[in-house]
Amino acid sequence: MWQAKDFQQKVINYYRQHGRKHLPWQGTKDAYRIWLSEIMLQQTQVATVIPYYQNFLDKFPTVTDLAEASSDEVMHLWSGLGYYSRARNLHKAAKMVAEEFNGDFPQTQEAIESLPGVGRSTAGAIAAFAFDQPTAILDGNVKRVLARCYGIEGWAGKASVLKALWQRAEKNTPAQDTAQYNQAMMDLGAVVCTRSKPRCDQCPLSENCYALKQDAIAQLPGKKPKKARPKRSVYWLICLENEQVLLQKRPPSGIWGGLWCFPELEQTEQAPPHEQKLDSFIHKFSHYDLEVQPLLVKKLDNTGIMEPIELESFALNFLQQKTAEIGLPTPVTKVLDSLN
DNA sequence: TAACCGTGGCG
DNA sequence: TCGCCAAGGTT
Repeated sequence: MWQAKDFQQKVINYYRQHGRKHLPWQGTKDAYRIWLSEIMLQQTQVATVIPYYQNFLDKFPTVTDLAEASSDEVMHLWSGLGYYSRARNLHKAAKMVAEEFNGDFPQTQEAIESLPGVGRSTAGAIAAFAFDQPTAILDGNVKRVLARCYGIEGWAGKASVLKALWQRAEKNTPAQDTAQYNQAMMDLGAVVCTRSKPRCDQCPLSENCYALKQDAIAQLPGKKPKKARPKRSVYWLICLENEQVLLQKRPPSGIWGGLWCFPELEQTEQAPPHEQKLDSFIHKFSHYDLEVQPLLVKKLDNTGIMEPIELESFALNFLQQKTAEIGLPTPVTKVLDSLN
């Protein structure tokens, strides 16, 4: 079992020799930029985030710019990145920073964690990277490294396992060079201690790793118990008129909250009146499959089928490639593209 | 506690 | 091709 001090030294030394130091959000102490990167990186890989991060900063260079933006603008720049509650919370939090914190990003872990969308680990990361505080993080990378190195068994979704991981994370996090240490742990998990086929020959902790010693790498960390994925089937009503298409803003909570979609109906045996069936497809979410049957329809207000749906309609001039500044889910964008 | 919330890459 | 899951947080 590693002593915390030796562990820290090995990890920081690894960072100085092999760590990532030139990611777009590194080399700045701007808490806004660090916060933005941490939110975008939640459950999302680095390569996916980079172009979104650049676009977002070009449009909103400061937290005040973000606070003053419309929600459609914000959702537009987030379109395709997924987990859209992150964008809604980001916008809400920017307004909080502007109003309640007078534009100055909060500097204590507790105050940072009070922002919507910022949990314990993200707050720890921001406090360490932006303000050099000795705060611990516990993302998927750190969990994997600690679970293997110390033989912490079970799925991290279980409270007892999560508690043990946090205790170990707190114990191992140094009071000095915390930012380097935190970055090093994420680099180790992302580059060396990968989920499958870890590069143990490159790992500074391999001489004292529980999983390696016990030949239990595949068993650590514990996996989430898997369950059956339900399937939901819907119609998407595509109403074209004068080179425009009718879209509808989805409610703020639930899937694709705050984004614009085609009017949607649960599939029934009898399809609503339509001109033409387009190719159906299945969009796979992490927790269910969505079968979509797009239907070209005439005017919606004459058919009666739109009765339950509030016609907060919006015309998108897609035929001229003039995409409006609104948020669109990826499969909606694909259907729109296919119409051209 | 467990379900919910997106998308893309990888083995 | 398909299951898995990634710099998690909220309800």
